[in-house]
Amino acid sequence: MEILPRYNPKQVEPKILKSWLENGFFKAKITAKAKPFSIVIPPPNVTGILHMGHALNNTIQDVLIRYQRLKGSSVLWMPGTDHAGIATQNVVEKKLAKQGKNRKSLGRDNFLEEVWKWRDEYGTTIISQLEKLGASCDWERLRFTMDEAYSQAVTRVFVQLWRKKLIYQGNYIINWCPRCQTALSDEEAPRQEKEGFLYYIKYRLKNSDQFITVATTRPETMLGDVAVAVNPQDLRYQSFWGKTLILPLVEREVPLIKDKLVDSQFGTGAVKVTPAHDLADFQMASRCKELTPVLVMNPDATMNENAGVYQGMDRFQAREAIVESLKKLDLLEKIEPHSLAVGHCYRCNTIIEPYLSRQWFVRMKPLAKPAIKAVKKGDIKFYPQRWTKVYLNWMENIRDWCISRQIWWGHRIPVYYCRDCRKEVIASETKPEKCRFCKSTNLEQDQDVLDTWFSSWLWPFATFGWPFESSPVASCQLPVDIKKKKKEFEYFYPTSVLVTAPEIIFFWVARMIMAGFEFTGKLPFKDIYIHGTVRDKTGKKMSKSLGNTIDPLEVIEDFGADALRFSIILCAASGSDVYLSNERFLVGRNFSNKIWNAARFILLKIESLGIEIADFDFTQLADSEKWIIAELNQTVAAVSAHLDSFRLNEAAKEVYDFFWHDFCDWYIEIIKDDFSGTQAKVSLYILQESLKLLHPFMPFISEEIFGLIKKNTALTLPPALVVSAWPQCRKKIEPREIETFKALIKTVAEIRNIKAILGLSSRRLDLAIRTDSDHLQFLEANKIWLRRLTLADEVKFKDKNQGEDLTRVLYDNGLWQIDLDAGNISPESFVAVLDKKIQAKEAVAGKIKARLASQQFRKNAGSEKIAEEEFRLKDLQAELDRLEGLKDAYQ
RNA sequence: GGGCGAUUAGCUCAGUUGGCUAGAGUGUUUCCUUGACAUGGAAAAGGUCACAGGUUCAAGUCCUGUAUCGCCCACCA
Repeated sequence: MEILPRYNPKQVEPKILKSWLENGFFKAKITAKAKPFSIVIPPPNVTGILHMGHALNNTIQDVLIRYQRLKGSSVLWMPGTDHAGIATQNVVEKKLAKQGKNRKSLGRDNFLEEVWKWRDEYGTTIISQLEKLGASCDWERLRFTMDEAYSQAVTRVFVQLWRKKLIYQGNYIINWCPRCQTALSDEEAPRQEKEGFLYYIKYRLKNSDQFITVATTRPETMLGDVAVAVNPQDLRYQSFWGKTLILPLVEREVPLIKDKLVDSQFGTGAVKVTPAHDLADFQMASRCKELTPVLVMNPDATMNENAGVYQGMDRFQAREAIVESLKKLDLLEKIEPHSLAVGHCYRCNTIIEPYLSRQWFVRMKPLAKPAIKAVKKGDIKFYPQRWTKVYLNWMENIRDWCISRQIWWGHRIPVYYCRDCRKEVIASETKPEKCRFCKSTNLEQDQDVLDTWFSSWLWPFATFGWPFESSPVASCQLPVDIKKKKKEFEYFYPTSVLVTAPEIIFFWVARMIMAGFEFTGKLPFKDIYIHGTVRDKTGKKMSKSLGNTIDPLEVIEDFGADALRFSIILCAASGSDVYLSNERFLVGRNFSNKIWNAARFILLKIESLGIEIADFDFTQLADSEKWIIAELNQTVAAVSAHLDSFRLNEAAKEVYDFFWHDFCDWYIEIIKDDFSGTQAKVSLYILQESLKLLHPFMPFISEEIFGLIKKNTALTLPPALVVSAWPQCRKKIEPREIETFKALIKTVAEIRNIKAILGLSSRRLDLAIRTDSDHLQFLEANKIWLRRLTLADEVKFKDKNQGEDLTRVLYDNGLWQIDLDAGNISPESFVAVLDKKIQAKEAVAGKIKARLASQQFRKNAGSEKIAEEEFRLKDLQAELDRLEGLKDAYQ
């Protein structure tokens, strides 16, 4: 057998991945006796390429999934991608632009064909990247939000809500990009801080010389003013209440209204109300029924017919012209510099125009009710808990959801109009044949497309093939295996846990909960694990535009997927943000190598000694074996507990510490020079169980080593680690000798350290240890290890009861006596160092003693804690005795 | 403006219901290559757990306030 001393993930990972896929280990099946455990992946955008956020999100899910799989749950991890309306449309438009084409010249159908072509070609990039990461999704179930069946669910939902009168059409201010001629969501119109001006304009009172000054940053919109508003608490304007003002330039009469939205501290405390071009104004105006918005711009942001003499001017030209006119009329009081945050088109950086237009909405209040209740009752739980409040706060103040988008790529709104009589407006899963009123067949479908989230919010059940009842008018063919799908749905839904980022609690998580209740009558998932945001080491969000990204694929290339996974989990404390830098991945890489070499040692040793291992036999264990098994038991319990409560980082750390510091540093070192059959079996057993513990975090290397064990021993093992079983705690084993042995080594190390502190060479320490025959055997067996630690040329062991004095007993704790060549240490300084240590320990011991002496402590702490404290004190006391003994022996 | 979070070793971060003698990784310093691993081993230095009060037998952990930083939400024209 040949195993290289350095782990090479590049050779291992693709091979292992292939074998997992070929064997279908990730396939989900209904297993009657097993507990179902399911997760739906937060579908990445089809345009996506794997970034650290994905890596974190999917590693967490994979850890949970692999853990549950090992624990014997029937596991389903449902993968898929999101059509990501605007993002995808943009990508394709950009591609077309390079070919000198644009979507308008192509027309809707041709353009959509281009998008589909693009998606077929590039849409699986992210999927293969997730595979590389080791994500054990049931890939054969891969779903896409634009799949035929999925689209059917979307349409069904729209029609259902429409029939329940929960969908309506209304006017709303949207972010409009005049260059791209499309509406943008708030996320697509990021605000940028801009230096601008605040213009103070006088509005005259009707039939009076008095005036009110209003402040605005956008004078050109004043042409669309329909009122002036002040705060009802603002008594400065009390005399104007109920009066009418004259809008300058256009000479329109506008009322003065009171609205608590107005901040009396800002500007003059009076604000012009332009409902067609400002969201806040729109909301104010909609509270006063008699105010009708006046639109003053065309979609290309030139002024329209309502702008009078300014018609045809660009909005910024108009601004200048209007300011000039106002100046001439002496209606401009002053201009102040003012910085403000303006939305910019994320694609072309054009300044967004808030624009009044007709959009589709979902009435959210009724949907929110059960979703609020479920979280309040604790049927759905957030981890960490604090997000509960964020969620509830939003849900209780929920506003209607604007679901229409003026783009082409997406689910087209299933609403049909009659071109002839203009009366028919109907939502339908299929195109109606004729108009109900005039019988015309000249029907047309709404041009708009649904918000991407309107399909994503169905993800937890639409991915299962919901709705299972076919629509009486459904035109698309229903899947044949619909019964099977329904069964799977009933088995796996509600899903177990949702793993996602805080940014989309509102967009996605909350809406999925609402959809779950509305359409399936059940909650969509029981637990919600919200992980942190990935940031660079200075705390900035990782983003392409900042150029501070670390490419997970590069990390995989350099260190391996396991190293990436382990490192990222380790620094993702539950729910806190993840700060990353390249060095952080060294932890994972180094650990991979450590695991590799431990396995290498054990396997090569077994081979070279020709030990045949067919099964484990745990009778006749020595103390070192008992000890490591006990440590393993403890680790299994701790890791399970941590994973059960989503403390993945703690779990990972537990495995790391056990494997490295207990198993490698102590156990393997102890047995390495006395590697017999028992040691072989036990070390192999520990290795094998450790691999299971490691597997959720580091699936590739653990699987590879498992394969090596399978190949090189006669053990009967499951086909692969991924489908083996989570370790079970063996009967409790109390190790006896190992702790005293560790204490002995500590003592020796201490002497060596003191020598080093004193500036003496600690390089070599020859020593003799005299002890009773019980311990002697054990020490003899572990002599090499002791020598290695002490770097002594020779360690002599003597039986205490067999006479033969040591020349100089430096230390005697009853168990053993140590004699070493400390002759060159000056007694004063040696004792001084010891005294310092003793003092520190005594202080602590004093504290614990005081605690134990306190009546209150005894009353409140409980017997377990008291025992713990007593044990600690005893431990400390022994330590003190040891140090005192050392001191006495030396003096 | 509202809400939430953070502040612990030089750096990056852990620290579950108060019981801590405050940990890890990394960096620094010292020592260690024939026997799994230098991507390793043995050690050391480095912390009044942001600050000020409070509750408690006991506070990194709970409460109040202050400061600094960060995030989210919101309709400051």
